[in-house]
Formats: sequence, C-alpha cells, structure tokens
Amino acid sequence: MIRLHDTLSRAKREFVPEDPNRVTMYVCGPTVYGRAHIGNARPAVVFDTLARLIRYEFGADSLVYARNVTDVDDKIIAAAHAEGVEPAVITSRYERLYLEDMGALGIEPPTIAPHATCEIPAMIDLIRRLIGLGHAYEAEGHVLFSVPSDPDYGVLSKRDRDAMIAGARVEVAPYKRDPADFILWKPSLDGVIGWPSPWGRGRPGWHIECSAMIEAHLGRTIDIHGGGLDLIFPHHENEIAQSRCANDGSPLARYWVHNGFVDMGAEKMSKSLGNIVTPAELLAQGHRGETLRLALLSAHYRQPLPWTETLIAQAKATLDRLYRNAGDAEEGEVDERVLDALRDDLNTPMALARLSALYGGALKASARLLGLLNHRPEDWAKGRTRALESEDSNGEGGSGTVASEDEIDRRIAERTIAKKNRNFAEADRIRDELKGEGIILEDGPGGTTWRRE
RNA sequence: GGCCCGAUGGCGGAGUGGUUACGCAGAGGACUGCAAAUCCUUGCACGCCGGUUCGAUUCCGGCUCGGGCCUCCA
Repeated sequence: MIRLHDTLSRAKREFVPEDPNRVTMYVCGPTVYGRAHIGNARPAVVFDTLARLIRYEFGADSLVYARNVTDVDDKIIAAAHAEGVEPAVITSRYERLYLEDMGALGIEPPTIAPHATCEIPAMIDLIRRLIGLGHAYEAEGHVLFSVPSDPDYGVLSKRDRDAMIAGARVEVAPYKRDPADFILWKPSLDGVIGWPSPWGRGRPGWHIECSAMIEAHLGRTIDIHGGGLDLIFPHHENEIAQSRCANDGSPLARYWVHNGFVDMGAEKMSKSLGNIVTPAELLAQGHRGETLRLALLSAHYRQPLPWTETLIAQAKATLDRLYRNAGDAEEGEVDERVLDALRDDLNTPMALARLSALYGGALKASARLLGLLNHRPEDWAKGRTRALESEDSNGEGGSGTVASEDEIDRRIAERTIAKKNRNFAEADRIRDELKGEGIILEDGPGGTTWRRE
C-alpha cells in the first residue's frame, strides 16, 4: 500500500488508483527556452522515482505517465526573437538538451510527452466549452476565465478571492471583468507564432495547455498530478478551475503531489534570482549523474533541499560505498524495508538509510527502484561512467593530464616489483604520485586495485 | 498584509510520547611494510516560553527565527 501526501487535503492518504491497471500521472514539464537547472531536475527525479514505485506495485505496464513540453510561451518567443530564429529552433534545441540532462540523472522518459503546439485543437475545444457554459468570455481578442463563475476557486491554494485581490501586485488589464480572471487565449500580432481560432489568430495561455492535454491523453480525472510547490498557485489552481468547470465538476486529479525547492543558501534556486547551477555544469566538472540523483533524493521530496558542495561530496561517498557493497552480484529481490520506506509518501532518505544495510543482489535490486546503481561497480570506481571530460581541461590544480588505464596499470606493475623487493620508498613514491593524479590504490589479497577519486 | 511550510548533533537528514535512525566527517582499535578499503567500538541533538502527561524532541498554545506563494517560476 502506497501512501501519498495530497496537497488538496493536506494529508497523507492511502493511494488507491481509479483503475489499478491504468494508473494515470501528469507532471508539469519544462518550458523549453533555456537549460534546466538542478531545481528543475528535482521534480523530474522525484516523479521518476514515484513512477518506478508505481510500476513495481501495480505492474510494469500499469502506469501512464505524462510529462508535457511547453513549447509556446512568451519567453520562447522572446528568445527566438533575440536569436533571430523561429521558435521551433529554440524549443527543439532545449528540449533535446533537457532530455539529455535528465537522462544523465537516470530519469526514464515518461510514457507520453505531449507538446502544447500539437494540442491546439483540444485547447480551442476546451475554451469553447468554457465559454458555452458561462465560465469564460471574450474581450478584445482575448479569452478569459471568469473566476467569479467558479464558487470553488481557491480550494487548492486555500485562498479566497478577496485575499487574492488584496495581494495582487500586478496591474489589472482593462479587458478583465474581474481582477482575478486569467487568460485562456491571447491574440498574436503579425510575425508572432499563432493559430487560427474562433477568437482570431492567437495562442493559448499557459494554464489551459495542461488542462487540455490531461483531458486529451489521460482523461477527465487523473490519479496523480505533480509539480513543484510554486505551481500550486496560480497554475494548478487554474487548471482545477478550468477542468472542473468544463467537466461537470469532475475533479481534475485525485492526488496532488508537490515537491519542495532546491535552495541556494537560504533562498530557492531560480533563474530569476540568478543563483542557478545546472546538471550540465556539474557533469562537466566530473560529477556523475547518479551522484546528483542521490543528492536530490537525500532529502524528503516535500522538504527544501540546500544545494552545497558537501552535499554532492557526501552523495558521491555514499555511492562509492553502495557500489562496493553491491559487488558483482546478480540483481536479486527488492528489500521489503526499502519498499516500505518508499511506500510511505516516497520517503527516500529512509529508503537510502535502509539501502546501506544491504549487500549484493538485494542492494542492487532495491537501489534500482531509486534509479541508482545502474553501472558496473568497476566502471563506477574507475570513473568510466563520467561524462566525457573535455580533453583540454588540463588546467586544474597542476595535476597534469588524466592518466590512461594502461598507464596506471603499468605504474602499478612497477610498484608491485618495488614492493616485492621491499623497496617501500619507491612503492610509496609511485602511490603518492598516482594519488596526486586522483588515483587511489588499494592493496588487497588479490593484488593492487585502483579507483578514481 | 493574506495564505502556507519549516526549525533535530560538526554537516546532511529521517523518525518517535518513555531505549532511536542512516550517511558523511571525527576519535579509538583490528587489519596493513605504511596506507587505502573493510570490520569493531565510540562521542555529539531535537529553536524559545508555557500547557497536557507519571514522562515530550515527539501532542496543544504562544513567541522568535528562516523560507515559500500571492507576477514568470520545478
């Protein structure tokens, strides 16, 4: 039995899917106009892990996991304009990089990845229905959702309308009937990406995209809707309003799952604050995707996670040990205690703690559930799993170029001879020299082995 | 201002009404030519003030501090 914390009821509830043979999960994916940062990676890792758990519990083919790609948006338009290219150039580039970065973190592609630009008819249809039902109206080429028409508006974020208006920091557009109303469709000027619609040429608002794609691909009511904490308001609140009003009050999602932020210092990591660090940068520094994944899983998904160098170092040290403990064993049975930790609202720190009591096949199988230990232990130890380190990066700490494996083996052989002759000064000299190059030697009963720091 | 969340040892981070993780780092020991790895042992905590209780880090109230959302945002 899986238990999940549901933002709507603010409680941990037993997870009972509508149809255990077709569990539906939708997670808000990237707006592809720039490179993903570690904060963006957190929900991807969290929901990838949840997807693994659901597949384990309900069957490999039981889950339909949709993660959308927002490929029409004002920031994309701005980026395209700045480069003098079509928006599609921007979006295809950053979508590819997003998949690359997430892949490095061991994130499997979702079952489906709907693109906003491919779903325009569904959006237009949904908007038309909302207008017909009196929940939306056209004004000066825009279509707006009428917040006062929805008495339940605010259920997810627990805000009432007065509070929202009181707190509004934005100027209210003159065409809005109510300050809280939000855009479903906006007009596109000539030269700006747009589609024909009953309200003129234009493009969809952000919130309607998700509502339309969920309905088109997963159905009226889905089991799990996920995303970052910052999407609760207004994005998810608006999705709820649109979908419920268009669908006779059917709830959009039965469980709302939100992850906390990755923090830099005391503040959240975000592009607008300019304090971001990207997986791409960290990978280029020689950190490995699994290390970053473990770091992201080291706190419970709802807690804030402070991102620091020591966090990465600790994750690396933990993985080194897990790989040693796993050894070359064949994958075995998933450990029940690890499973129970994950079933309890995806308690990954607890699961990780229990992992460290395991060895061999059980460890390997259990770690796989968390998306870890995907490499051969030897490849991990010898650093073969690193991203291609830029060949010209010999400027680090004067430690010279990275030694080849043949070179290392040759010097170890020299040292073995020195040791045999009890020339320990020479043996230690070779060992220290290799240490300076990031190569750690370990003398065991079967001879000397090595690993990279 | 409104709404929401958090405060645990040197660090990260779970959890619990009474003995408590786990990891990293530290100390001591075993092993080793010396190391490394491994194993054993070990020190260190629950923001402040009240309340409930035989007993509170855990429940309740208040306070302080920090953070988030209210605008794009994972």
